[in-house]
Amino acid sequence: MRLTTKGRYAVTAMLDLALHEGRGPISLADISERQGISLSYLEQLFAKLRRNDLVKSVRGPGGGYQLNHEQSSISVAQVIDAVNESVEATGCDRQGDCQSGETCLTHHLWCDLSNQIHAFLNGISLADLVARNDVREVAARQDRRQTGKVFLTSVDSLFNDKAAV
Amino acid sequence: MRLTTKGRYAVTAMLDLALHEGRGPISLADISERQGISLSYLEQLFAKLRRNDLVKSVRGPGGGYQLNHEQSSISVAQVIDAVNESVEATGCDRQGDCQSGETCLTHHLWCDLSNQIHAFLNGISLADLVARNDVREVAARQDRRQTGKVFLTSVDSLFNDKAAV
DNA sequence: TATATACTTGACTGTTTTTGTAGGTTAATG
DNA sequence: CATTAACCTACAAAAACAGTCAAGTATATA
Repeated sequence: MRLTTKGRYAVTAMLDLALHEGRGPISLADISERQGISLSYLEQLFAKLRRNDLVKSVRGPGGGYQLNHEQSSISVAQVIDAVNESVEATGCDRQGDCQSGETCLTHHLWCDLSNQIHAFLNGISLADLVARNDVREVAARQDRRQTGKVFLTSVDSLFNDKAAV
Repeated sequence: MRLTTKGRYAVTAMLDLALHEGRGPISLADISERQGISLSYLEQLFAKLRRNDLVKSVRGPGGGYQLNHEQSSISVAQVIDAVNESVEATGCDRQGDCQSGETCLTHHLWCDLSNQIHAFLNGISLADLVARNDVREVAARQDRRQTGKVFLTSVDSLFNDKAAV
């Protein structure tokens, strides 16, 4: 099992997309700037997200990416899976052939843990995240920082004073 | 976050110790044979387990390792922690300085996930594992395979017929 | 239709982590 | 004092991570 920046970046980028939904395609350059993720790395990640039908792309000037499904039907687990980070705690991918063909002593424990994690991440959708206060505050700060163009869709000026830090 | 063979091996070895408790110290050579983990690797792991007071050692012939606490008061989480595998899903170690000093968009999500995993692994003790049927069956098979010396303490001959695979 | 913009693809690279191995030292037992 | 087993330190192959770079392809707009 591993959860590194790859998976975290993917979820963050998808959430950025969700937060700015409604104003047409969002360019990776915008996401890169707001979330502090290198553009080339985002390109890699979005290639996988698109192959998994989680996003659709629009080419040409003014183009970018958009969610391909409703926010409520894209789970965090799906996003992590899409970029090839499995949240799988067993070493045998649940095959049960962990110890030279046979089941190792702790196999079932790791299966249980995997189920636990999967259930948790499956139960959280982008819509759930967008609705959270902590997320909205961070998003408001990021949008304000973006000089000039301020698109406030899901997040509006509610936090103009608060999140100043 | 990562959970690799290192943490899994540590838990497996500790469980092996728990299953064979009561017959004096268990040598790493025995564990190595039963669990299919290289002796040298076990030495590394047990150095850390000892430094964390989870086991005590006896040197010399007939020596080996023993649990340093009751089975019911050693949790899986403690064992994994001891070998320096943190089950921490955030990239900032909960500091909240994930994005160049400030909190990233998904910080709180990873905090929640960390809590979830920690609660789960903290709630499982070695005693809980020893009591499980799946564990006892695998242990019985492993003990039977060990030619000559058969120490059945927690696990007795209940499974002599069943677990033959 | 030229061209700027944006996405696509694949190769490449330095670093860290993993997963060990090798070799030697110390301590207890018989 | 010879054997057994814990203990300690280095070393190293392989994989994964976290990107970068470069060369393309597609699409709108002027």
